[in-house]
Amino acid sequence: MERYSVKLDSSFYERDTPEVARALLGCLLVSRIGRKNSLVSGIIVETEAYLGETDPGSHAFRGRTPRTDPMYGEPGRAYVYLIYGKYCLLNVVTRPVGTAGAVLIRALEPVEGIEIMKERRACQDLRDLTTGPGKLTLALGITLDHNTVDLTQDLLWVEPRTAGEIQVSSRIGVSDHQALRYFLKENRFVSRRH
DNA sequence: CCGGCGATCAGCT
DNA sequence: GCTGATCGCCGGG
Repeated sequence: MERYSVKLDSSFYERDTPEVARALLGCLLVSRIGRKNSLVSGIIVETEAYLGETDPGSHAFRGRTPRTDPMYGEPGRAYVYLIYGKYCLLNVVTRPVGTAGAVLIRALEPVEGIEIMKERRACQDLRDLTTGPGKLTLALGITLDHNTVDLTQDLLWVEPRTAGEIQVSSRIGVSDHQALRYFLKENRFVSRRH
């Protein structure tokens, strides 16, 4: 698995959450979960920023609990949680230790390991493999076991890339009007148009 | 293409 | 006991 790769480091993730959410667009999310010799990866095309305790849309709004503890931890780690009893959602932790913040990864454009993704998703349609936060975790093999995994190490990581034009909207399933959702303009793997 | 609905369970009240 | 940062299936236009 000695592929040449530069990984985003903890200083990238330590910044303010909306800044990290924007900067992650265009970057490559790579997983070697469950595979020793093959990688599964995709370009991040859609993210959402979840701020700290002042953000009603954030789990941290109700303070620090066993579940939200990772959001207060080291930047550059994963915060993975279960939603609707079924789907694992992947966030990357932002901001310095002791301050809550996380970016939800909402959609990817598949790049490597497409056959593995099709197997894991039990789905042949490329367009449907990773176009949602619960879909992409399945495609990459991410489960609750990967909560707090260090994204600067070699199980699950992000490689820097530059992005095209970015569009902004309110967050999916959050009923405030804060513009904290970011996605690549005219990318067909974004989960929703608006 | 789009809207409605049920599944399923950890975390919090 | 209630709820959700979702998804897939089903039916109608």
